[in-house]
Amino acid sequence: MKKTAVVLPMVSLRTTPNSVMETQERIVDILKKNSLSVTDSRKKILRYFLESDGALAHADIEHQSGTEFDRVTIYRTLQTFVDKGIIHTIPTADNAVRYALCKDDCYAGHHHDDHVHFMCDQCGTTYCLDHITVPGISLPAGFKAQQTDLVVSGICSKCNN
Amino acid sequence: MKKTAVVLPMVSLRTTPNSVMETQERIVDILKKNSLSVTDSRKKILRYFLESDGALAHADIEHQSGTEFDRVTIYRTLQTFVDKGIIHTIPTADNAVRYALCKDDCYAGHHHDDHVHFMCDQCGTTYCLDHITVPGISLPAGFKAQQTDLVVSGICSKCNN
DNA sequence: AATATTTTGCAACATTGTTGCATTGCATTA
DNA sequence: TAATGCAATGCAACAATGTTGCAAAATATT
Ligand SMILES: [Mn+2]
Ligand SMILES: [Mn+2]
Ligand SMILES: [Zn+2]
Ligand SMILES: [Zn+2]
Repeated sequence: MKKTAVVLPMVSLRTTPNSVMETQERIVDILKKNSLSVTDSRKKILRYFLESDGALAHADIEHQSGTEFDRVTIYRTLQTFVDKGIIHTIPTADNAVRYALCKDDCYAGHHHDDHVHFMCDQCGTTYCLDHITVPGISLPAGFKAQQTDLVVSGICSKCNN
Repeated sequence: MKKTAVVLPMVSLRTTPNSVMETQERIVDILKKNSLSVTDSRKKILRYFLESDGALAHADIEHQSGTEFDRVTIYRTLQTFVDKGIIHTIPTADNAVRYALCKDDCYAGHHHDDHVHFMCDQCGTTYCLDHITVPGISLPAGFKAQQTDLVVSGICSKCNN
């Protein structure tokens, strides 16, 4: 139950109006819009997310980056991105938390990741099904829902042949 | 997969027909019905689940049991129970997998835990909402669902005053 | 009771995550 | 652009979690 609640004004994340930005520019853009100083580690880690179609676990980033930066830096960077609403976590039952980019309407302290996630049992890829929203669940009396996480597992379209 | 066909409707693991069994008897009963040898560790760990109203994490069991048995034994026992369909895992976003008793229609290799789970943000208790089933989710073309995990978090009825 | 089979404890190791602190790098202002 | 203040990083040390092989102990079977 450790939750850093930094409240900042709502800012948009992934897209910038009126231009097709280069990835590198978009990366810097996202960091600056979230009042984060632009460092090598943050740029690299954010790039991994932008260039990946699936979610990433800490270990994925650690393996991809090799010795480029410290493990601790990855942990701290991921936490910072979550706090700012740049990425969100995806619950799993396999002790490997995954992270994925948030959509525009997420901001510091307030995530809007009410979409369905899909984990492929075969290739292991975790997808954000951004356009499939989580249905409302009617709970027993006295229970108050704060957030709903829905993860479907099975075979993804790439593996399904 | 030899499952003894229980005729009575919806018999749960916690009760046995035609008698009010002592907990100890019920524990031995469950183990034997799953072709598991009856050992001290298994009896104790199963008892924790029977006497708990919420789900348990590995650490919960480790702390409760003290030095009674080895950590490794707990890991192996939990895995055995999952394999046999006695307990099921509950996915979380905090890297602390929890386990809860399965209902009767779970057996080795085939879980039927298609019910909603609830995690209280305040007291940390994880509930199985056995009577609330997970709604079907229509996926994009090519995706095939195998299992759906739905976890609601918020405030539970005990904490909600 | 003797034997065959499983389970357990232990040790050793691997992976994952956290914290404090000195050093480095970034951003701001002069 | 250079100086300065603050934030981020690397490193070390540690804690927590999870895995494996193997000998000893417990359980089930005969
Ligand atoms: Mn997502
Ligand atoms: Mn359950
Ligand atoms: Zn796949
Ligand atoms: Zn509660």
